Amino acid sequence: MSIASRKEREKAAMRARILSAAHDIFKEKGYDGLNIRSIAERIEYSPATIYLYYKDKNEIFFALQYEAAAAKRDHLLPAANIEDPWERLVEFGRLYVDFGLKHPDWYDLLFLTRAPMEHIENQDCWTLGMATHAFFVETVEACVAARYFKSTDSSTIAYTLWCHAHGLVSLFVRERMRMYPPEERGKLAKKSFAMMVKMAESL
Amino acid sequence: MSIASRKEREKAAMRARILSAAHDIFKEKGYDGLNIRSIAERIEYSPATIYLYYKDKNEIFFALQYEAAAAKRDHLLPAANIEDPWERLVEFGRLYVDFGLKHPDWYDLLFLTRAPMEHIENQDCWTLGMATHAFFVETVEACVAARYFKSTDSSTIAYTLWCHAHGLVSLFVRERMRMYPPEERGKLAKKSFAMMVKMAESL
DNA sequence: GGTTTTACTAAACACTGTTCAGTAACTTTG
DNA sequence: CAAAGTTACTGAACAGTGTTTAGTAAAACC
Repeated sequence: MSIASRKEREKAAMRARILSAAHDIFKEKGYDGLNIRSIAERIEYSPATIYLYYKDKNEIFFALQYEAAAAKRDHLLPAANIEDPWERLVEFGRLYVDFGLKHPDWYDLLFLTRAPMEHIENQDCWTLGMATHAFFVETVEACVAARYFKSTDSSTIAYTLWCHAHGLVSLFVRERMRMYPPEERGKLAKKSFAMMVKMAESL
Repeated sequence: MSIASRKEREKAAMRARILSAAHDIFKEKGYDGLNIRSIAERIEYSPATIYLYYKDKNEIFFALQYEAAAAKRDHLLPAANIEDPWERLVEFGRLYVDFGLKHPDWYDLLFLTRAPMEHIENQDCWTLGMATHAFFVETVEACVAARYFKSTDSSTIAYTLWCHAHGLVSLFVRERMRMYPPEERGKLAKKSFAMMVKMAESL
């Protein structure tokens, strides 16, 4: 059993090495600059070896997406400690946008990459993302329960707020804000977020 | 001179044939399924010929993006006839979302594709898109002028509304709404749009 | 009618993801 | 401990991208 378990450990270690290399290359050159041969070169193995540990590039993509989801969760975590649901919601939103603007590559990977979405429900990255999303929805529900809004349709409220935050970050990440001068983009994002908070208050 | 002008016409005709083929393939197989060899095959020329009429694939991409921008403008055009600025704004938004949900590929091409954005300001597609965007901003300004909002910060208002609509369509187009059952997604989009209109009324 | 210019293409290059046959090392077995 | 079997790994290839280049045949020019 000892040899078998050692092999298992080695297998896991190799998977980790591959993923770590992929992670580094992704951070350096983005997803477009990430390819099997560059991973192989970095870990000093042949490209074919990668396929002994990952079925295909999509599997590596999903693993990376899991890391992105974890990074996002960690970024949003501080909001969880806030007692008041409304303040928690606002801080959650602020951190969400902040994450997107600070880590456009991670955000892109999570929400904007055209990825094989067919069976993503079975992937760990999806499960993790859903947990974070559930926390957001629960916060909205807590606000509704505490009568912070006139409306009681918590799912539509949550979705609407998400749409705005996601749209905000997306336009930024995919460079569709070129009609505004670069130094104004951040300010506009901040002002728009504040406006959305104001609007939500009278919802 | 006659021969020269005929040649010019033939050159333009060839460019149009290439673009038309690209358009068809794009509609059939999406942007991922669009490649130089498939265009060449369809117009019954060699792949190298394409490069005598378009500098590279990006130039074809920009031309396609122009078509998408034109399709979007045409889709939004009916709103322009509405006199009342608020009603015009609402209809504009409704048609914007409608366009995105009905033509996800076009929308993707316009706002979600990771394209060479460095010099897009010089491209016709950008100019056209900006014209449509200007019409939207002017409508918001008209609403502000007519005191439809308490706030007078028209650019932030316009941007905020755009963020929501864009986020709504983006989540749809890039399949990030899988936590909602398929038949509910359209309904949720409608409800969220209505909620945003309500929120904007009390802005 | 001979020369120059144009329109076009076959073939290649460089780069992707991926597969497969072969090999060398490790593990098991008698 | 040596033979047999299994595992880990790789070189070379395949098929698919965008793109370039040398060469050719037809058209245009003089």
